[in-house]
Amino acid sequence: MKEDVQKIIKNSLVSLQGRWGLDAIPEVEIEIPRDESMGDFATTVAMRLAKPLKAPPRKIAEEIVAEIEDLITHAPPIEKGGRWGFDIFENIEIAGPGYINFKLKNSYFYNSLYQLLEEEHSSLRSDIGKGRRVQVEYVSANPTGPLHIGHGRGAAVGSALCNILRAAGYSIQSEFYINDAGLQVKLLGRSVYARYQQASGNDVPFPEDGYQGDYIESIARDIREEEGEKYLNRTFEDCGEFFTDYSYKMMLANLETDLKDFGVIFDTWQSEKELHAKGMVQDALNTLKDKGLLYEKEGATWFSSSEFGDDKDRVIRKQDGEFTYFASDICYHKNKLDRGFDTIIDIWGADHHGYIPRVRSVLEAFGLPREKFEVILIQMVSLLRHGEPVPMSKRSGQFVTLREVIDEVGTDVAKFIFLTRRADSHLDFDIEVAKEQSSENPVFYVQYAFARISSLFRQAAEKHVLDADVEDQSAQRNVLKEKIRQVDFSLLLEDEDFLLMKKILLYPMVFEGAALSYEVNRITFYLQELASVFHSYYNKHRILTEDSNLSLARLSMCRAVQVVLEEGLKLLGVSAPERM
RNA sequence: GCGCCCAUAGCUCAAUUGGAUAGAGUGCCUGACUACGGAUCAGGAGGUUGGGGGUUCGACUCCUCCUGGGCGCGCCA
Repeated sequence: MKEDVQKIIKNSLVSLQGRWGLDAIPEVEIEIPRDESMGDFATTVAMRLAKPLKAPPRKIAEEIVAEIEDLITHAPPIEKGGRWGFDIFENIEIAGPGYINFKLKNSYFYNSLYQLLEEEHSSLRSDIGKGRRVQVEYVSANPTGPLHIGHGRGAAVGSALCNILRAAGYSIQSEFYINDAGLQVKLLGRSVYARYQQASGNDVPFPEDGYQGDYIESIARDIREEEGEKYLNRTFEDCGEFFTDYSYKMMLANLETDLKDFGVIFDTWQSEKELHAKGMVQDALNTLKDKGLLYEKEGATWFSSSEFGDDKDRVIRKQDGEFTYFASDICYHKNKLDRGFDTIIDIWGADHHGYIPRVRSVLEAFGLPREKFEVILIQMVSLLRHGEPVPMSKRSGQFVTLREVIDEVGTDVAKFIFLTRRADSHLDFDIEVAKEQSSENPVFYVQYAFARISSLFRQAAEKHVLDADVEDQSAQRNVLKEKIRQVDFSLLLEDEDFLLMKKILLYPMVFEGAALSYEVNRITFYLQELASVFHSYYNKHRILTEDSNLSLARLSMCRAVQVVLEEGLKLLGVSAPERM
């Protein structure tokens, strides 16, 4: 819809360019005026041209409008295949300081609606990505404990973003990075080891800063069941590897299950340990060394990250000879580049923001342009119950897990709440509000619109507006689709008809904006707006009337609402139920 | 002390990336079907966009200073 208008303006600018003696024509920004009386679309391009042309914007606007009108008069006839050409405007006018406002013909809306119903979901996707390969890494929680609600937010945002980018024509790989090599997993192993020994009466001290949760004892119990007292009274140095391996693998399986139940599935899982084992960390560091970006100081090895805008250089190998975590991160990000991605997106908790400059340094050192690396920061989630903060501390093992949230409020509710906010703003998640107010929860408002339309189709079958089985939704939809060419859309003449059609047809613009800005919440807001316009329409106008032609036209429009709702909810990873 | 993020209606959040009169939900007040699902709808009240200055045709948006909050600033991960 937007593209059609944009194309016409651009054409007119191209013809005017020579007359004006302009080197380049600016980007044609199209927007939707707040006030509907101003038209369906507007462009500010005349105002943008005021400066380079040294002319009053209204005068420039007049020239553009004249040119567009000329183009329309001499436009080629409507292209074959039902695509409309240039003659789509009811009215063009200049307003305010130099806005050009466009009002579209009714027939344009009818035709667009028809197109949507013919092509359904495929018409709602785009190819702005042109198959470019993008890697999105998210969650990447340490496998040392269960996922908490903050991870859930990251998971919801990450998977929705992947869905959106895929639908926008990017080739996406989603990945979970497993920190299975560091001290943290060793500490996990030590904690389990201690509980195992204690359970058999061997009173070994529990490690300082060890993991406190019940799950530690549960793993220790599992080991006792499987291995008996085989490791009793053996030192950690002796059998620690077994405990560490067993424990983190168990936690990892647990993470994967929780994520799966949350509807989040990764394409790949990359192990940090494997990077070390294959010597890739050493290789990556050698590459940096060859570039002259490593040096020795005070017995440690440093990376000159400050050459790429970091505050200071960073240690990659400690005095004791051990690699720092940052060393594997260097390797990991080089590995991402080696896999040939065009763009790399990392989704981190906001508390890691200080890490951005050094990772960016790494990628730049390996030749990735600045703008090809994007970090999306997920702000903290404050968990509340009846407005009271729930204290969370991973160390003490006191926190609400994602699993509990899923069980208590459900995935659809949780995801929708996560995705209604911008990722970078704080979120108060009141678990009781999410649960108790479930009937007035925004997610149900949107789902209800979908279910209501499903119900309309059942009614239509009952009343033989559509000849299909009452309980067979897809049969009903197919019958409507077969009839779609005969539907007289011009019966949609009420103001509310146009409000709803415009909202439906707005979807591609919102979707594209969300994909380009990586802002998932735009989809969530749009879906609420669409549901709202639909509910309002439903209350004011009857869909199934005595007039079967009118009924078909309105039912078709409702079907279009349904297709868009389904598409949007699917991107968010939220279900679209036919009954609630 | 330095750096990053945030500050918008009582509360939770938006605002087409610099556009026209800043919008939703929730809460509060008043209303609506003898037909399609009331998990709905219509209306009302609610704002100096934290504060000052600047950039320009135009600022919630960009720059600068201040206030208040969150988070970082290890040879931890």
